[in-house]
Parts: sequence; C-alpha cells; structure tokens
Amino acid sequence: MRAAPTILHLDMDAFFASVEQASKPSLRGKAVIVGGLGPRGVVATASYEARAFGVHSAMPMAQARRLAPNAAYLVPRFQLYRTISEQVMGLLRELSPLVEPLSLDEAFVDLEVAGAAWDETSARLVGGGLRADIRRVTGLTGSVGLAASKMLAKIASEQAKPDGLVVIEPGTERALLAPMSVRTLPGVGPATGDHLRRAGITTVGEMAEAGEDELVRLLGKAHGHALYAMALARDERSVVAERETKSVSVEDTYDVDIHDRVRVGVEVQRLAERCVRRLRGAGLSGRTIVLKVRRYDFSTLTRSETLRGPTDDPAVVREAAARLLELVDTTGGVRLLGVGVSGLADYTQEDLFAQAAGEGDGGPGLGEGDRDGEGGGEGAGAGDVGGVVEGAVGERRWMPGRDVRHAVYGHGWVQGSGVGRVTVRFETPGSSPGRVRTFLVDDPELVEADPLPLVAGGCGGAGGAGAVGGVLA
DNA sequence: TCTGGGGTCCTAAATCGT
DNA sequence: TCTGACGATTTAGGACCC
Repeated sequence: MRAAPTILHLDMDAFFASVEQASKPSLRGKAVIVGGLGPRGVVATASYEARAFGVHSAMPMAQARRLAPNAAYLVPRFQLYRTISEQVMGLLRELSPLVEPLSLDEAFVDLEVAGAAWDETSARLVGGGLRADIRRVTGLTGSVGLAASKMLAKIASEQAKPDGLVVIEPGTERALLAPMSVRTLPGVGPATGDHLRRAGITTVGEMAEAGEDELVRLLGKAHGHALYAMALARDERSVVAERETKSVSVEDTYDVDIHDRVRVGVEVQRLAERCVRRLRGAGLSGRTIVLKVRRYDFSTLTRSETLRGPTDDPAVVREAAARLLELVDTTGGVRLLGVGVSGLADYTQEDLFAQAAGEGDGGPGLGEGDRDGEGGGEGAGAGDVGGVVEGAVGERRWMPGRDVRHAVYGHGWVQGSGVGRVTVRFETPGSSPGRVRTFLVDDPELVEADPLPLVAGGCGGAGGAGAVGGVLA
C-alpha cells in the first residue's frame, strides 16, 4: 500500500435531489424525493431534508409517501444529471488522467501518478480546491475522501458527508476500521452481514481476529480472502480509467402483473429491440442472450442461450428471446421482464442491422439508443422518451419535474397534473421562488423545454467540456 | 399499495472434448 | 470401445453496488 493519502474519492451529496433543488429554487431547503412515481417505484435519491423523515434510497415509494407526505416527488432526469456529471468528471480529469467513474455521482482519482499530490498536506489542498471548483462550476456540493487505498478513500468520503473532506492518515487505518460494522466494507451486504453475525462477527476488528481460514470457511474462497484483506486495511486495487462493458440489458417492471401469455411475448420482443438499440449505440455485438423474468411472487429466474458468434441483429435477438420465453412458466403473472446480451465483442456487422430493422424506429442512428428507457417503467408500456406521453385518447400527460415553457409566463416546471389540468411553477435556477399557475393539459401555449444551466455562465471553468453549454442551451 | 434499473463478480452444477 | 480424469465452457442463481 502506498504511504500517502493520494487516492481521492468524490461523492456528490444527494446528487439527483440536489440537481433538482438547484434548478428549482422553490425546492431549496425542502424535502425532495427523486424516483419512480408508479405504484411500484422506489426512491433513487432523497434530499437531506427528506432523510430527516427517515426516507432513504431503495425504499419503496409508497413507504416514502407515508413518511414524508408533503415532500416534492419527481421523476429522475438522467439526461440532465449526465450533463452535470460530465462537468464534474471534467474537473476531476484536470487533476489527473487516472479517473475511474463509478456512477454519475461518484469517482476515484489517482493523484499520485499525476504528481498532483504526494503527502497529506498537498492532498488536502487538492481536495479542498476540487470541492470549491465543483461548487463554482455546478453550484452543487460534493464530499471528498482521501486515503492510501480505494476502500479507505471511499470510507473517508462517507464520513465527510455531507459537504465535507476527510483524510485518513496512513498508519491509522486498522485502528479506525476495527470498531466499525462489517457492513462498512465493500462487498458486505445484507446476506454476508447476516452470515457473519450468526458466526458472532459484527465488527471489522472481529473479522480480522477470526482469521483468514475462518472467513474462507464461512464465505467461500474468493470472498473470504478478499474480505480478510479488507479487514486488515489491505487493498491494492488500482484506479482504472477505462473499464470495458461486459453486458447490456434492459428491463421493465409493470405497474400490474401481466397474465396474458401473448402480451408477455409482445413485451419480450420490444425489450429485445430496445436492448439491441442500446447495444448498437455502443458499437457492440454479443453472443449470449439472456431473458429475465420476475414472477408475481418476486421469484426471479433467468434463461440464456449462447450463439455461435456475436450478433447485433434485432431479429436474431428477438428470436432467441422468444425461444427462451418458451422455457419459463408464467402462470400466476409476471411483474418484470428483461432482455440482456453478454459475451460482448467489439465489432458491429455493418449492414445486417439496416436490413433487419426495416422501418419504424428511424434507423441505426448512433447514440440514439442511449436515450430511451430511463423514464422509469411505464406500466402501459408506452415508449416514453421525454417527459410527455401521449395517452390512449391523445391527451398529454406531463411528468412531474419536467421543464416547460409557456408563451406568456416563460420557463417553469411541472409541479403536478391530473383531471385534465397541469400545474406549473414558473422559476429558473437563477430566479427567486416562483409562482404557480394551472392550465389545461392540452394548452397550446405550453411546450416541453430543455433544462437551463444551474449556474449563470453555463460551462464555467471546466476546460474543454464544450458540449455542456450546447446541451443545456 | 413492498421491493427499480443497470450493471459486476462469484459459485456450482452440468456438459463437452480430449 | 469403455472408463476415467481434467479443463474449459455454458448455464442458473445469488450477492452486491450505485
């Protein structure tokens, strides 16, 4: 292990919720909950104000509504989050070329290889400067952890939250870790945590005491060895900038279980097509097709088939998925269906797709495939892409949180809609909290709009992140 | 009103080739 | 041809992460 705290972990604070608060002044200081709004939605992110009510990520939305009935409930806007995330990652890459994003709101940075930091003082300086830059460029706060390994840097940023910076000094690691819960270690989730607890092990110190052989006996070879090393604060994993994709998949949970076998088949076909669109958008093809079925009782099964060679042909994937569906019993109903492709290869078969795709989805535009599927499972299976969905009767449904523009009142966002009306609050990131007005859902003066930059001046100091302003403008 | 969506990695059993 | 050993690959499931 290195001798100085030169691995940095950044974790943006309540990222999705914070972005929404930054773009909607009336929500600042309020409980904001972002997640799927359907009957089977779960919380993606809760603002710190909402956490005070006991709401947290992965909690069923229904439970969140009971705990915080007056919170603002919004659907995620991944396109916007991606844009902000790019700005932040751009700042990280100014510190070092070795940046490993873990998700939209988290990343590791190796400061040592870049010579950006070499001891505690210089590391602290870099971390503080980064936090200031993030606030200046995005208007948001992030927490920074600095330590000699990935695991410890991540634990440090956890302790720093919210809006802080923590350095774990080399030499102090084991003493720091010893009293902590085993659940602190990466790789110890609910199942492993229970397993260890039944063996009388609840803290990291007890794990280290138990010894390597005992952990291997309890948890298996790979897991046992890995966790024993972690318990001793040994973690040699390096920061890796580019990790290649191993699989691509799409799945939908339906608002109500599907019982009709024909309908199940139709859904599987659409999922297969969506999956291939994403696959192609990434310039990939794959050999193994996987069908995933979650039944009415939440039991989940997968069936897979490996082809002779990689494909990105929608017809081939559709047919494989259909064959796999024949292997599963869906009586009783299904709540989720998914289609995935793994065993990925790096090439695309140029012309096969164009032939098979035929008309309908506008052809194989690059990057296009990445845009769909993120609005959360639409129960009726409507192919929702933006925030507005055409209902069966041709009536527009406005998604809460969506940005809109009104010919007279200007820029605002959808606060809620129902019984033919839509309520809009008119405000922008730079304005003071705005007023609310209600319109008919089909008011022609009301149109969808793109999000505005969170900070005046748009792309700020993020050198080279030229696309940012364009997307937001 | 119980429990999302997109991934990664590991294990174990079955299967296949030599 | 039968039997066995051994490794690689396929398949299914589970745990974990954000």
